Amino acid sequence: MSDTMTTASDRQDERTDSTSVTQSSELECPECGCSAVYRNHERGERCCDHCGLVIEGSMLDTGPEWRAFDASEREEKSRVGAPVTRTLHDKGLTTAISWQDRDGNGRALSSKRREQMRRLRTWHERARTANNKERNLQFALSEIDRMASALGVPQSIREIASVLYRRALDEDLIRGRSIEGIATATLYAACRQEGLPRSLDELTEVSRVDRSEIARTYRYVARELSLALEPADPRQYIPRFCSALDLSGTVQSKAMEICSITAEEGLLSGKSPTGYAAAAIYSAARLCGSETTQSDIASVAQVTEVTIRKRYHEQLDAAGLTIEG
DNA sequence: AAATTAGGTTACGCGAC
DNA sequence: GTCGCCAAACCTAATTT
Repeated sequence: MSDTMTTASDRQDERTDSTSVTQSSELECPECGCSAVYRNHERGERCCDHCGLVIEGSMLDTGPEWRAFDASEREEKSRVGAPVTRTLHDKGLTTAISWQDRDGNGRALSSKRREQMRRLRTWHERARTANNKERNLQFALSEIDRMASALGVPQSIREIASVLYRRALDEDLIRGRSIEGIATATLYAACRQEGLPRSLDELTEVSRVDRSEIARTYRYVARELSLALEPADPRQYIPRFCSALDLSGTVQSKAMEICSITAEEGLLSGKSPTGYAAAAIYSAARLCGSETTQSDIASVAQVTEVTIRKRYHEQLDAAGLTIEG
């Protein structure tokens, strides 16, 4: 807000994605044991920056959204039943209207009745196809949820993926393509958009469609929905990879630094972000004296050792660094 | 463990048909 | 729309340091 408050922002470049995220150092993620736990006040969640596990998903008030000031108001506003969800559909309770112009006793209907029934059938058919669309959506949303769980993606990103899928459905992008493919592509897009990217390889592991189809469908969806199509920033992978490798925060920020410096030199262009991040982590670990092998990093980042070697030589060269010993 | 090398695979964009 | 082609990045695998 005021100019006097901006002096501490010099080292803020490592987390620039959200203004409402604060680190809570006393917490450890029960899933992966790392300390990269962030509290997100806007979403009412506390989640692990590394694996995306939501540790506290309902810091929100779970009480009623209304207030009652006396007994009669309470009586009036109180209600029961399941909460309304975005996944509400017809629950499989469909109605069928016979095509025969007969009443319940098999007698012919009057002309006025026949006309009425014809109109009813028309509208019923329209409603039913709308339900088909809903069923399609239902299946897609459950798939998104399944894949997101397997990848440890937080709820907030699943919601974004659902919204993207609905938009794709509305704009008729699904026709001629598999529901699975679009669902995977929207999840991939949502992760990238929110700065917690999963690589195509990671998506491929949990999806039922192959890597190239995911990539193709993603490009298609991103183009049609005019999503920002920037390549993932390698720095976004670093916290997750570092945690998986049990590396210290020092190594992590060093890796971030290497990424930033060398990317400015134009070294990143055309290279895989995961490989780039992996190489920066390797260099950082060596510089900080941490024991890590290329093959360990390679398996976490899902790139080969060869790629790491090529990248880290380039990066050290450009940054003017040398590893002693 | 790290480096080197060779050969194969892949996705992409482009023009021709 | 698809066929053929290209160039770059990345992969696998074998071998050496």
